[in-house]
Amino acid sequence: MEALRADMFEEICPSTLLPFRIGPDKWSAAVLRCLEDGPRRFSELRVPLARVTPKVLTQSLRALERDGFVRRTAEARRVTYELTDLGHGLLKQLYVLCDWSSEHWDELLEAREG
Amino acid sequence: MEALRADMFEEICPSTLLPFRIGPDKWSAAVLRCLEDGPRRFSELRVPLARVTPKVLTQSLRALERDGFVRRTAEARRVTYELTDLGHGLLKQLYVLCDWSSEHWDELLEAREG
DNA sequence: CCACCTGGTTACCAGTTGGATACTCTGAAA
DNA sequence: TTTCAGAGTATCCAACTGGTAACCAGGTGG
Repeated sequence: MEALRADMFEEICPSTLLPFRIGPDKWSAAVLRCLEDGPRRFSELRVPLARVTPKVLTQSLRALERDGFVRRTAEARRVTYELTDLGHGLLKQLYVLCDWSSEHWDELLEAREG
Repeated sequence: MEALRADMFEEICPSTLLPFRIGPDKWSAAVLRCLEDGPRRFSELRVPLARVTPKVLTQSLRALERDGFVRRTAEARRVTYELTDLGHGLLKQLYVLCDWSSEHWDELLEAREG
């Protein structure tokens, strides 16, 4: 993924139109993407995921951890999250779906609007 | 898909463990699979999807139709549903995900249990 | 000692999804 | 004429999900 920006996943984010969900809950896919380029701290994740409240972000991270996609490491005054191999694999599948979606974006959009 | 059997998607159906959802709602993936081999009537779909109530099945079909994955055809005393090209494409993506999942089934299962 | 930062937690609430159950309408069949 | 099959609707309700807002505990810098 390109660099993490503030509030990358706004209301109008086109991903909300895609006909699938990856991971256990609403924000899983976004979290996976934010972890793509290496470990991140909780507070780092809050920047791109600005409209996810801490409670919901925690829930999402815990679910991803439970399912083996993310590893949580706590060392004094520092908690980091990173993708496991399985998590990287899942993220890859997300990109497969995104590729297909962008190939068929016109049809997908037309069906929704028409 | 193999032939449609009665109640193919029971409670213990392993698909409920897969970390993704394809299509607009809970039963979309199952409906797509049931339509894979050609058009089906409403009552035909109710056989493999025995534990989906008619209301919910209708909802699912309407959503799939709205999104352009399924085409509904009503000719006197006969309503048939069939996949559009887009629907076939989406189903193919489902199989991609299933392939990946079965490759990593052990890891997926272990994470859930451990 | 006090404020502050990190990484959360708690309690509460609203919206959405899906399920149970019963009912309906239409046109053919007997 | 009643009945039946097909294709749904109509209500109601419980569970689940996600969101708001507020709070907190432990370490750090001044």
